[in-house]
Amino acid sequence: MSQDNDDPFRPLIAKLEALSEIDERDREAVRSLPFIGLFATSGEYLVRERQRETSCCVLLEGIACRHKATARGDRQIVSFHVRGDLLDAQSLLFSKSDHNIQTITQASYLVVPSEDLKRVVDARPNLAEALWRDTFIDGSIFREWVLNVGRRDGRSRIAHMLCEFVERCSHAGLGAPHEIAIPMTRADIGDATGLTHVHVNRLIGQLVAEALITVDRDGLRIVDWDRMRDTSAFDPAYLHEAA
Amino acid sequence: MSQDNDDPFRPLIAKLEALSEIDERDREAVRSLPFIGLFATSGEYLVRERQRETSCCVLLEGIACRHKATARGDRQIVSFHVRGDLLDAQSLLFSKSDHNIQTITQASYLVVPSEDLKRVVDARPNLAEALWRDTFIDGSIFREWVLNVGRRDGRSRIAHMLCEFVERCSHAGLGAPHEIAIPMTRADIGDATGLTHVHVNRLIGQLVAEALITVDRDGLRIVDWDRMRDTSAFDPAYLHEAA
DNA sequence: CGATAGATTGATACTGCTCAATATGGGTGG
DNA sequence: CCACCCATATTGAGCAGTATCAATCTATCG
Repeated sequence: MSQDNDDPFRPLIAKLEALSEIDERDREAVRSLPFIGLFATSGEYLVRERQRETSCCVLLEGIACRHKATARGDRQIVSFHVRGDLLDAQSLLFSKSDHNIQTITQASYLVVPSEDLKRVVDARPNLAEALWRDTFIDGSIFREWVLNVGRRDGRSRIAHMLCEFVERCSHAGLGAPHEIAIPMTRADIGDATGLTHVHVNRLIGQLVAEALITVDRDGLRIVDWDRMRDTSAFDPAYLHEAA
Repeated sequence: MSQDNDDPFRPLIAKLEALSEIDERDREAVRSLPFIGLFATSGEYLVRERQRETSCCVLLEGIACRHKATARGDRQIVSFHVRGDLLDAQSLLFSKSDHNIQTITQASYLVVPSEDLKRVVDARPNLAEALWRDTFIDGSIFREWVLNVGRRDGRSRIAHMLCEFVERCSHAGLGAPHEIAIPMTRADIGDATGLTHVHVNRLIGQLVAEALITVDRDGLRIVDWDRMRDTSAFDPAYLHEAA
């Protein structure tokens, strides 16, 4: 839980504040929630599809993703998550999960019983509105992913996904703007873009050759944000970040 | 407006009732909303990306879709909508639209000022919860579309999309279960599945040859639901239809 | 130092795209 | 009712982007 031992809900509250007007009583209501703090290794499942869910996770550190799989077993990542994200808020209203949640890196997170969170949300309209907004933004991001996977070629598809990830990390206050390392494997990127890890590797090679990104032990890093943005036609409007 | 002249909100109320517990006062609140009834020809835009939105549309008849486009102009449909669907509920919380809404067929719909709907939603928690659920379901459907477009081959991708559309029509009470005609062009189907209309046409030919679907002047029709479901591994769980 | 996950690279196959023509089925003006 | 128009459907040929399959290489970790 690192520096948040004094207030483990700080990342979530920061996110809620960026979403909507929140007052001190709202913050207090969140802080009063019961929770358990947990660690996960990379690749660990926090939620499985079809599983009955009675709690939500708040991601504190590390990266997680949501994904689904075809009958054949091909994995498709549908979103990435970072510090402050509330995973599976859906469990407030639906008992069964329709997708998996899995860590990409090591992670720490809080587990909050859905019924307690639901009680707080019902009592505090500001929180309800913030979470509803978050649900809409989620939807907007999924729409962009459908477009990305459906209509862009491999190269710009990867570039777009990387831009989004970096932009969201920046917005969440992780590292200097657009300079964070992206600790994903070729397979992760392939599963997020609908490509194979082999092809992803070749395209990453292209992007490195063009000096748009670099690769080091921590993962990928965007080194020419402007050209990455242009080459993938990344426009962050769909993230609805402006509060 | 057809047979709904007495209660134009009936389709919306039916949908809300399927989503959540709604009482007579909730229904009355919806019925009291100001609205304008409009008709649209096929292909007409109801909302454009980046446009400032101050109202929502309730679809009464016909089919509509939401879509986005790449910088190159390739269109990607991200969802279809039928009778009772509330289009762009997002305008309750965000002023600018991040996608387009366009009719696929002729359509009739209601336009309701966002601020009035917002007022009613704020006053009636049941309605707020129903709409939040709807937002979650939207998200779940988008996730399935990311999977569909990202990881299934053309044939099952089309089959899956058709199954979903027919299933949703059935749930909305349109026609006999799974027997409704699907009045989409090859281009519409291509834009929904990330394929070209040429390739869609070839794959549709395959499905017809295999006697899974037929084509007539009204569009496509699924004639062997079980095999369509199996071939596309369509599992409606993600639609969260059970109230 | 072996074990392993992940990265790379090469060769080959195939799905789906592009471009280009032609066919059809309604719908319209006269 | 006819000739024409337009959107859509259909078909063919050739090509491009990605997938597949199979090694090999390279860090990192116990």
